[in-house]
Amino acid sequence: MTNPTHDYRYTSELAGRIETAWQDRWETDGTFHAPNPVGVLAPAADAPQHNAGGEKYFIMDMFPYPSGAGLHVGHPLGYIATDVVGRHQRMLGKNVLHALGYDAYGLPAELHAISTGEHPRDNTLSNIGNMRRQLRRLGLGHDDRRSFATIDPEFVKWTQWIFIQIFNSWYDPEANGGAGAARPISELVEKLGTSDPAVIDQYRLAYLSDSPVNWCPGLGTVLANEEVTAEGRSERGNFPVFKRNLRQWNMRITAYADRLIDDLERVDWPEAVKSMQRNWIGRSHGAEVDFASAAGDIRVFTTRPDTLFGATFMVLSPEHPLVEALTTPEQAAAVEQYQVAAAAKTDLERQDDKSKTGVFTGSTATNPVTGSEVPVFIADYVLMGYGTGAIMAVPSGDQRDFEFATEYDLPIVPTVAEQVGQEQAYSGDGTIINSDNSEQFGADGVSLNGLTVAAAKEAIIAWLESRGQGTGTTTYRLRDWLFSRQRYWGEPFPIVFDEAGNAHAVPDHMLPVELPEVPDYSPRTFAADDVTSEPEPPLGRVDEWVHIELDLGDGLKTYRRETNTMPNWAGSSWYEIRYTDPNNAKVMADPENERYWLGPREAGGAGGVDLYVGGVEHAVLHLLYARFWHKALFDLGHVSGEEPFHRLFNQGYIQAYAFTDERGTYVQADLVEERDGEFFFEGKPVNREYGKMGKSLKNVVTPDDMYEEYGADTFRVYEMSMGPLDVSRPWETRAVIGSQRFLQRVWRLVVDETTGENVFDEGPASAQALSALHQTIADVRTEMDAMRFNTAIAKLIEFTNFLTKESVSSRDVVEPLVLMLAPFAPHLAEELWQRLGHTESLAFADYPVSDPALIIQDSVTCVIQVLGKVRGKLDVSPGISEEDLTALALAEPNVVRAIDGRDVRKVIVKAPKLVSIVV
RNA sequence: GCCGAGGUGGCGGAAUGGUAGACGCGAUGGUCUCAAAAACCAUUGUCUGAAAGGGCGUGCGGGUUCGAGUCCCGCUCUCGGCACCA
Repeated sequence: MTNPTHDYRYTSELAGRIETAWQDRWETDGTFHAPNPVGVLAPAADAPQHNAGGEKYFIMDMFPYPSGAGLHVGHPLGYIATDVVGRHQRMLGKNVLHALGYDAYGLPAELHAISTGEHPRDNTLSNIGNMRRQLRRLGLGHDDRRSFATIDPEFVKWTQWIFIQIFNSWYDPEANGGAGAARPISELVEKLGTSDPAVIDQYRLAYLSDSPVNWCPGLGTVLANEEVTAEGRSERGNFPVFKRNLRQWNMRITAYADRLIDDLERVDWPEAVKSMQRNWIGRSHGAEVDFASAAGDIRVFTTRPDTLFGATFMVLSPEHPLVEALTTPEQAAAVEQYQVAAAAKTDLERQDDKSKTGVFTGSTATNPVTGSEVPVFIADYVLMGYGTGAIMAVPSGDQRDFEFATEYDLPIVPTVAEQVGQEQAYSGDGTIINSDNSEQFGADGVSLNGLTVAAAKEAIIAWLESRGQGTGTTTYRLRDWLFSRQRYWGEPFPIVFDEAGNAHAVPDHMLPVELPEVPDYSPRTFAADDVTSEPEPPLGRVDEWVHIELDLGDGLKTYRRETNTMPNWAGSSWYEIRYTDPNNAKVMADPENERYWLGPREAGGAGGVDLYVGGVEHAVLHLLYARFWHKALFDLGHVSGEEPFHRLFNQGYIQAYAFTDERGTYVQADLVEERDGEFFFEGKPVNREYGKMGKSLKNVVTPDDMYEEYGADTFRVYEMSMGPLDVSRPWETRAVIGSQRFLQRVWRLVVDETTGENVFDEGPASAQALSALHQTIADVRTEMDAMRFNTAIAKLIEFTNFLTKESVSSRDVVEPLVLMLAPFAPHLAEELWQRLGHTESLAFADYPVSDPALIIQDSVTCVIQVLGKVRGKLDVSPGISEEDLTALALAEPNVVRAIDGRDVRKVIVKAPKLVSIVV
């Protein structure tokens, strides 16, 4: 294998030696240690200061779950990108905080524990070890002192502490000048003059409630709304999910709905993610209106109060509490039958069947604006979980109501002129008609006729409010965050119950509450479709752990521990804070460190991590939860900013082809051959699919494969040069060679492949080479600043190709090239930097600066267009006058031919680059 | 249905309204070699032409402009999210 004439050739083997050596040195030297303002991570006066005085730059990856399957080449894409950004920012003089922790609670380790009996902690720690090894070999510039896992007792302690802060607070809508804020529960106790848990507990931001929850028998646990797909199945495992009334912990995230929407304006996030969050929170403005009935007022929610005159019937959800009172004896049998049928349907079935069915209750209610009696129906297209569970039906303005009215032959009254004559509802803007009740109400009446929809809404809400029959209001789709799980492998709640069943926080000094050892890790699981099953957490089986004697201030008493555990979103809801002060045993993070790294940079700013990179799949789950916790902690004075992540960037995914044979079985993808657009495995044709990389698809390529074959630097350069970071794209192993060739060319500018001698020269670079260099620096800086690493690398390749072709290897041009290459291929760059005579790491070297004075352009290509088509090109001096350029252009032979003797009507000159001739 | 992103060579992808296809892969030819690999050099959107050149070309149809991948209008397809949300 080794070619004696090429001992110093930049092969994967040599790259590997260089890479591991530098990784060791970086670790020994603590090169990437980011200095904190205070505490144990503040550097001693005589230690390296590492840009401590520079502007801070806090960069984060969405931290990984340490899977037992190991990494494939898609996983590190984001980590490489953030490392490139971090190294670049460091060379710009910034104090860069970049570390990687592990989101280590999670289902796979628990499932592994259930099937093997291995403790999930042991399995998780060994997976973390494996992942650390794979990632270390990539040469990421992380501050290893700041790495942690969410299962570390020290981390769990603060996760539980935060839970207690939330448990011990309530949302005061009056606080903060009416904007609302979390406040200590003690203030509420004082305000209400009672400490009765029956009163107080229902105000807490973390509270227990008996409410319909998503029960997933297949997983043996309940799930948050965000963890259930639109199809009514669990996002994890794709098991059916049923609605059950169960007593569970919730987080009052709905109190923050407005702030979570409004503050999206204050962060620099992709529009797609912002819109997903807005969508999920689903704020809609409208009115609540009361319709009088024999059973009392029926309150409806509508976003179109302007169409009230067109409300010709009402529909209640089958589960609505007033249904029983409204149902007349004659209708009782039909109503009950319909209710039973609706209850038997799953949410999915109810959504699937879009035909409009319903049953008349036998009663009517009074339309408050027309005074007329309208029939009240029940129908399953009205959901109890949204608005008030009852609607006023306006068939002229709402397509669903229109369909129902058509089905049951109910009157359709247009209230917007544009609907007249249409065979369907009209929900757009227009001119209001048929909306005047001054005849019935005389001087107290109102007329909306002639108004626009928006004006009519305002007018009718004012009228309703003046009569006490309605009020302008806002509703949200967002539900409170269901926070308990019936799992073993999660943070225990720091909560105990007294004999009366009231919840108490465990005192701080007893944190963390650690998981007990259990004989059996599994929750009781059930057949996936067993609707009647009940959740049963594994911790409930450990009697000696559950029952505990404590003195909570009123003497030693017996308490019962909460046996649910937290969802695995808990740790990731605050980990950004812990990175700023990971070893602090006294507080979650020293306020000075927290403020330095995460606080607002300017007055009125929301603060947060400077750059957060991760996949778009967390758009509403993790990112919504983390924002909520951060805001709650802000309200309570524990953090200095209102948003955790200032700038968010969603990287694309690396995807891969997979191949199936005629039986539909996956075949080893790397053994498939392509001939004329057809694919063959062992001579037989196979089908190509495009999608994920995965073991079962037999198309996995691992970073280890790449280290082995090309080295980490080549792998890094390839991943960064494949395309824009935010776009998904297919992996192609055979294209990696291009990146290796590039690095080999750079290597050869400095090192003789045969002798290993340095070949760069100390002579001055030519003006032409300097010009190319400074043009490249200017271009690369622009691309780096915009995170367009693929084009930055293209510029570096172009420059390298220029140097190779012109045989230029003067130190003056090679050094800046090495520095610009350093963020992408740090090991190679360090090695060359050392060969260029530097003893210090280039991690803190100044990034090259372009000197425009050195960029010479002695000639420019001028394009000559005739009628918009390129007909000729000229090499001209950049300073050429418009007159001279025009004359030259008009004399160019091919241009003369294209003009073909026609009159020149107009000449547009953009000297020196363009002349456009119109004939 | 609503919201968001996108459609450019054989492939991944470049292009402040001003030379479409930078850079890379692959392919073809060459140098070196006994040979091969590697490396290096050249060519590589497509049709036409000996060449010079010319025609066509950025999902489709219109428009604005001296000039459109880029701006405007209308459609279409792909991907992602939400969805009987009143």
